[in-house]
Amino acid sequence: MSELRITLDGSERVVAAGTTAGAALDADGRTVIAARVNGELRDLAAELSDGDIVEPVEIGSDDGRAIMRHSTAHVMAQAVQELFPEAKLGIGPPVENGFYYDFDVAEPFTPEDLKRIEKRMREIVKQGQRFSRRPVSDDDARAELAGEPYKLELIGLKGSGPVEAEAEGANVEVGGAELTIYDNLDAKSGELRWKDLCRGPHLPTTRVIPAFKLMRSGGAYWRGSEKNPQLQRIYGTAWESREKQDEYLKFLEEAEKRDHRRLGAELDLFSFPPELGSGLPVFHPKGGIIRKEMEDYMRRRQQEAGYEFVNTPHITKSSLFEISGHLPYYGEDMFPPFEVDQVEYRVKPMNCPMHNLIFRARGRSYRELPLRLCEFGSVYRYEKSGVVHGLTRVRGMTQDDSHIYTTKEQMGDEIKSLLTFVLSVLRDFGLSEFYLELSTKDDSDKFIGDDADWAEATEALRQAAGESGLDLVDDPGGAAFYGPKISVQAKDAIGRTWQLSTIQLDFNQPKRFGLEYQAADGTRQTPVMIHRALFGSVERFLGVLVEHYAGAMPPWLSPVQAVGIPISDAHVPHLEKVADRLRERGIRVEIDTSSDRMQKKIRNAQKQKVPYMLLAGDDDVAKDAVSFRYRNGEQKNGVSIDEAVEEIARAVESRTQV
RNA sequence: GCCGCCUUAGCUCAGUCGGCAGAGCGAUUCACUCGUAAUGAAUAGGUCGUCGGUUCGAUUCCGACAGGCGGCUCCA
Repeated sequence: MSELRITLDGSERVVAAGTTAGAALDADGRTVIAARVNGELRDLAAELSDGDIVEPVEIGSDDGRAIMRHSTAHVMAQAVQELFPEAKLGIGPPVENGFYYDFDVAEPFTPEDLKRIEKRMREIVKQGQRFSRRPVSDDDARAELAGEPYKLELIGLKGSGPVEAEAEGANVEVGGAELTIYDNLDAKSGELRWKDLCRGPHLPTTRVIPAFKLMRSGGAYWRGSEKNPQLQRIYGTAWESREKQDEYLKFLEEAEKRDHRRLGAELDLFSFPPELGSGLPVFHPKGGIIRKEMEDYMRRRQQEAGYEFVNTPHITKSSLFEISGHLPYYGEDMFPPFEVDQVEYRVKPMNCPMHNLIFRARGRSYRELPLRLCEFGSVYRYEKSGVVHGLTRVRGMTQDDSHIYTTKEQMGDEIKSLLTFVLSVLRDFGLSEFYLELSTKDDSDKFIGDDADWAEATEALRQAAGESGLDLVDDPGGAAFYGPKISVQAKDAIGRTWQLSTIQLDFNQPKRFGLEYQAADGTRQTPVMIHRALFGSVERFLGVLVEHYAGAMPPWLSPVQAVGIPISDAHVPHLEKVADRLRERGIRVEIDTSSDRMQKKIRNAQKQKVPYMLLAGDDDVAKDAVSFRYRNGEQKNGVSIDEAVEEIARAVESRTQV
């Protein structure tokens, strides 16, 4: 056949046989860098077949970026092998915002190495080497890649089941129907410069990479398992334009400025004294006030929603966790046991077993259900030393924990109203964008209980999630050992998502504890148990709020809500008067009577991110007024004291941000 | 837990190619009393993370441990 009929832009066209996707699309190779042929991503150099539907892939699209980043990963691997010939290749996929490549090297990369690699990469990019695709048989691939043990392993994986599940990213190497090798060819001579086992597609040439930067390196287990050898991973970022990259780098800077660990120290909120041990925070008075506001709010909301408040101890005989089933499945995440009076004790990692004992303390009627027990429960978990991170991953934390006991019939409605409740709470804290994640069981043996219960519980959660109208993302294998869960993921002010609230269903513990209630028909039934924490943990949520607000908390959560700044000492009594009025309304107000100059006091208050600065000088005293300075630098002068008090009190009561 | 890096005054960091250390901010005191992001001066403050080794001598070199940071794995 000398002609092909293809579909371009929805209309049919006839082209000569041997026409490439790039030619058909009239692609410039810089903005349109690949093609989608019959729904599959292909190189521009791919030859078309009769009946193909061809669409352009632009470098700035999600697919285009991924291809460009993947190609950049190749350039990095080439640079690494040129500079470190003994380096063996792992995998090198595109990831969100960039790419990485894993290498087996004798010595980990130093920051200087990264600079050298990046420099070499820029040379390769400038040379405009061509990415050239070449199908190979398994045997040929094995022969060609005899010096790359990890690639050989990937060839062996191909066709032996779901590669994606085996190792995230491995499918970009061997995910296709046939094995292919991409050769990097010299722009002028066409000589082979480098090659890599890869399914592609790739950019036409290295010159098309508009902007990239190596970010950091670190250890990473081969194929994601700690049983495997550790490779050295280099992360890089790459973008379709210089501007987009700068934007991204600026975003990273912004994220760094919001780091709650740094703000926590600057704003004197909390610290992690090494004397206590890793992952054990203390809250200073200013952080303590934020916690108290959060907890007061949560207590009120729970009281209104029909919760009952309970209290339980921090330690217990180990046998409690044998009943609950924690020890065999969760024991490694608990602090080790200690002995008292020849009995083994444990610090609790979860509150649920104790709440079960409260349920069981007397006979229960169906009339009491749903029974909602709640507690700010302190739990301690032995987190591996490498994972402890600020307030978001600690070893001692406070859960705003609740266990709700319902009948099976009530379960669905209870979950739905819980979801509504959660979102309303999170919105009051100023978060507004959410999605849900449904974590389910897979066939790993870390899950207890029978499959029918799991299926029923999972279905109940899925249905409630569906009715919420929020996006639902599946997380197979992510469930707790005793049951499936929905977690609420919230987006913060700069678009990062945080896992907050969790709602977990549990058919197992009620059985293990022998929990029962008497039903209307006189029979004894086992209740369903719902675990739920809305903040996740008070500590993590506080950390998230600090990052979300960049430390500039809304007035109701601000440790100091207003600072009085006298123009000179003579104006202090006037401000005292204003402060008294504010205190009557429950406002946390301080007066800066230090010997600093007024300008310095403003600077200090600004750095502490106090929402309201109240200045007073002769003019204000004369008019019985104050002058506002807000966090954004704006001012409002000569405000009457009544109005000033009203403005601040209203902002606090309405929980608005200013 | 694994890989790498880091730990010097309350904080941020200089510095010592091995001879017991310095700045800025902060704190304290004094002077200044000022209208919207840093007034000036003086003073105090460190057994250089801990323990061990090498050495005439270690904050500096080596090792172990602790804590932190970046990854991996894991999670509220």
